[in-house]
Amino acid sequence: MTQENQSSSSQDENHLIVERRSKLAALREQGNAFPNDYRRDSLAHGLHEKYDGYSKEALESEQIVVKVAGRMLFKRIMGKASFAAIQDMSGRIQLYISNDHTGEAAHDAFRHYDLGDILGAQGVLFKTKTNELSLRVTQLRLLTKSLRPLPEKFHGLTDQEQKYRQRYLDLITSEEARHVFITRSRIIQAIREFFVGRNYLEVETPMMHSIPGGATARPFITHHNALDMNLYLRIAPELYLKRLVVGGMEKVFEINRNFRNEGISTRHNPEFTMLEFYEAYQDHNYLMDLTESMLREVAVNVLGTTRIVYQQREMDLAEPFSRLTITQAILAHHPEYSAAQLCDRDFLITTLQELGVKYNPNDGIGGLQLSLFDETTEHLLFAPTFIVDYPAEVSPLARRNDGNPDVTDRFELYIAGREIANGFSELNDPEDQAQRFLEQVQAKDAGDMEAMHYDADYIHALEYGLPPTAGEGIGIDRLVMLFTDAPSIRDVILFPQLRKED
RNA sequence: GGGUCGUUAGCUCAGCUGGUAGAGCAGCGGACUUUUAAUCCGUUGGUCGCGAGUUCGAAUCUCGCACGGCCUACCA
Repeated sequence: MTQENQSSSSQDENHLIVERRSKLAALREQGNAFPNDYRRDSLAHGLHEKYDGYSKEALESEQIVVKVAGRMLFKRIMGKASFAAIQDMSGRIQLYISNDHTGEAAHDAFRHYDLGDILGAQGVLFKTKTNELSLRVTQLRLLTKSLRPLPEKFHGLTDQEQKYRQRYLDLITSEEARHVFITRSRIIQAIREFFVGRNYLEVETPMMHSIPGGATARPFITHHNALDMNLYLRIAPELYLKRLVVGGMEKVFEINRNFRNEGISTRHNPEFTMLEFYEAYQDHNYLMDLTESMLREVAVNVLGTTRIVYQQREMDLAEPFSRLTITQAILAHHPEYSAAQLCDRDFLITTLQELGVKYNPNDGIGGLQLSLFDETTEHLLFAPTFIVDYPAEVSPLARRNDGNPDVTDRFELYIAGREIANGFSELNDPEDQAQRFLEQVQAKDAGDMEAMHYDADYIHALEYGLPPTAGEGIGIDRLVMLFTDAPSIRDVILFPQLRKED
């Protein structure tokens, strides 16, 4: 502990903490105040699952002895007997402590235990008057003294900032918070099983890149002392995963963090979790089918249904996802425009100016259409929708369409008005890729902070031959938001990035 | 970055047009052997986010700063 920490921790001591410290001091005098020799044999949820259906009489006749442990969350003393509840990783179980069964000395000690203390209890299962499964405690031990008072037991934490900064308190007091992060874990598990079950290989590629690539975004910069060189935290694993496909890992995926040095919002955290997967000898159409299957399978695995309610609106992932081009999507939601107008460069520029949208004056028709789509239509795509035929000028890593070289074999998936996935048939022509990198470098030189670098090593790899390949990225945090009905990305990230406290 | 709302006891919150800072929970003491936000009696606890200003007097009005929520912009 640093000097700074010591002084700050003594400053926020209050009488509640002082009281608990003196109880801890008394415990130390009695022996080891932090024992680690207690072993439980049951979890709360398992006990409820097994014995909630038992009658009072059946439980009494069986005399089931169990050992549980957990954090005490409420305590009601009624003279010579008391009730308490402890919470473990699975749920809660109620304890009944009495002079008769637990003993007078243990019950007297219990009177001085505090909410938040970690207890170990052995006893016999029984049902109370109101039919709640409880433990008639015969042995009770204080395993860890809690020095700080918990948030108020009924309301819990309401301050969003405190929920984010002290997530452990949020997890102790909020069933919903626990549910979100358990669901998150299950989603990732289900995705992993989906790909492993299809013979994909899970890999980990570098988080520190000498050239940031695979996406258009501003990177974080760090420095390696021994090498005396700057490194970038990765903005995407894409170029490394495709090197692996060159190396013969024909079905490969990675679930890991990306870092982008950009804005923070309810939909953006500087570090976020991305799934990327690549499969040789497949194309973007295959990816769209695979994505639909995966989302359905994950939903059924995790939620038990394909029906999703997000912010009071409902969708069913079982219904086929629509597939629209950028202009089809605009026209579907904005009948005031005509197909001819959307192909008229002057009309597009005038409209974007009227809407006050920033656009790149060097963009072709496709880029301008995309700007109009982002402004007018993206947020309206609630039910899952694939937008297809992205212009080549904004897709420097995607394969050109055979019929129209101005667009690529690329799609983005929108759900609940947000981009969830981005996939395409990969550009495996090394000479075209080199040319696209050069265009990115020109854009970078012209001031585009997000434009890509020229990655000669990647071109070198492509020159050995990348088989025809399809690849996709899915934003896991946004997917979790959708599945847990979370309005903010911070609600699905355990420790979201916040400004440092004073 | 811009807009907007917020910051009062450990926690949840009141505190009106400026006049000695309050409640519930938690804590401490007491009563109570099946409680369900247990109940009943008594009681401790405050740099009102920080700093200026106006005023006889500021939690309250004004300005600045810090941190956060939400909206918005860039982005996934």
